[in-house]
Amino acid sequence: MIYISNLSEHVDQEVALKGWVYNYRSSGSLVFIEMRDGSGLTQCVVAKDDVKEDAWEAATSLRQESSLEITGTVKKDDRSVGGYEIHVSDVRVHQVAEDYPITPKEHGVEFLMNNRHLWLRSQKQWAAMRIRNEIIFAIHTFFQKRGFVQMDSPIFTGNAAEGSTTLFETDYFEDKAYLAQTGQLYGEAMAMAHGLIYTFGPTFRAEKSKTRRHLTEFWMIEPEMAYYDLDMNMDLAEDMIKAIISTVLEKRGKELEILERDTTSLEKTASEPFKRMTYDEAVKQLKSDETARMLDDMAEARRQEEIDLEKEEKEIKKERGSAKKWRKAQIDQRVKEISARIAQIKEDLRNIPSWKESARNFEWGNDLGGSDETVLMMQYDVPLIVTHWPAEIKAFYMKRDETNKLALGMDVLAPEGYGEIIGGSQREDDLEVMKERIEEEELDQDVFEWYLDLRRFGSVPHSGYGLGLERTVAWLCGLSHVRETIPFPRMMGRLTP
RNA sequence: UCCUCGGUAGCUCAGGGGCAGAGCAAGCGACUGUUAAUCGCUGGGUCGUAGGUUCAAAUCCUACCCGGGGAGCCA
Repeated sequence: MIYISNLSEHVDQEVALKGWVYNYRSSGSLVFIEMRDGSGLTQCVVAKDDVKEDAWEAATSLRQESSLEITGTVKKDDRSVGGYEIHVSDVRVHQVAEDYPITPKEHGVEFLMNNRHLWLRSQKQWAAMRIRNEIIFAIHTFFQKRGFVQMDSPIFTGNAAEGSTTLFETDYFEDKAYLAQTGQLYGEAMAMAHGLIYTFGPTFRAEKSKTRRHLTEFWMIEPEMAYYDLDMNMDLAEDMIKAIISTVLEKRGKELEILERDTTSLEKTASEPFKRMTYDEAVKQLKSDETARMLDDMAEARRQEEIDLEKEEKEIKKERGSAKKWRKAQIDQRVKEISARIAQIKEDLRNIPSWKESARNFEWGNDLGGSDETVLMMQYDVPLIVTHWPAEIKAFYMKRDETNKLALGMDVLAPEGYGEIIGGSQREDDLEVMKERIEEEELDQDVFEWYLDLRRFGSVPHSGYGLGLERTVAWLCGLSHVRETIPFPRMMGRLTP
């Protein structure tokens, strides 16, 4: 079978394509069919004089998303999407689709989410899924090349392990079972058997968070490495991210283009060293005059932008009265863009003072809040790794440094506002210390006996981390919400389709 | 859970006390190079739900439901 993605190999040949109508235009005795076949998009031109009568009738009966088979000659033509065009000799319709709900015009989020099963066919969604696939493959390739073994951790767990997050509860033969929020503890056991392992699977969190960065069901990659300390952990995470980005830039340029992704920052991330600092340094920077000044400058820049936009809006609105129809549509579109941007600027201007205050008055010992992360990351265009966190705010299994106050944890923050994409640490490997931590957290030691065995029998320094797949996809694709990074997102208030 | 904005035609939205509107989509027609094609005509409504104020409510008030954005928590 011949696919649209391979048309360049069949120029001037007759081919048969099977697919769907993406968009349809007609002009008297010419019909233009934008056809998609899953591999790409191309334009098919049907001329009334060139085809038999039944083929012409078939061509004119088509509607958006009708399924069809087209025979024709491949021609190089810059007027067509993808650069190639099919001069059609025959059309066979499988099904005429009536009233396809998603038109080429704009739609709201709720409507699109209700039609997610169809929305997946749209260009941008298609491109995002291709990139997701490339990222998944790049992750496997990266680890497999380095001798890591992919192993699976259980999805049902008997206890609410770390105790902190809310878990989904299920009935397990009249017993309670929870859907796993992490495979990490099991990952540690597997690393003691194989040295280098990674898990790649779904994870569930029952938290009622409705934000652009949260799903209740998401995919996580969790490598766990025996004999790795914090520095090796950081190096691995950095190498992995660089490998993923290089692969996507190299192989999915077309998809990034469809998504209108500006790749400057990604290219930097792939080639320049990541920024690394301790929590202590991060706090100092947050409280610095430099940060306060940066926020002032930003507010000033936003105010200026608002003035400029308002001026532009006034001018084009004046022009609208005497404009031709297409120009009117263009102006209306631009006015919409301007008001959306002004709304964003207004929100920023409302937020900046509280961001500034939150950063300035940050107290050592607190976790970095969303705005603190944002403020910190505004100053970098490559990822930032923050290490050595106050032990109290981090999980019980993280190893502490020699002061016993700081946990050897690391958070990797992505630039461009994408936030935390990796959380990890060197793990506590001392049996007695681990027992104390479990007690301090008031966790049930019986449940962790198997986990403590890992410290009883050949304990070694080891480290690992978790990478959020959807956040990574959102970042690389430049998408503003993780709901577009997975085929069927599950989030609060959304279980269908 | 809290803060905030919204729900009007299939879709995107305007209308904010006095006759329910536009663009697109749909149906019919015109057009041999369209690119969200264009042009003409036609059909299309429980104004989220319930209650209240008023001569009169899409519009004002109250409660609830649903959605967007944000906070907390996190990947």
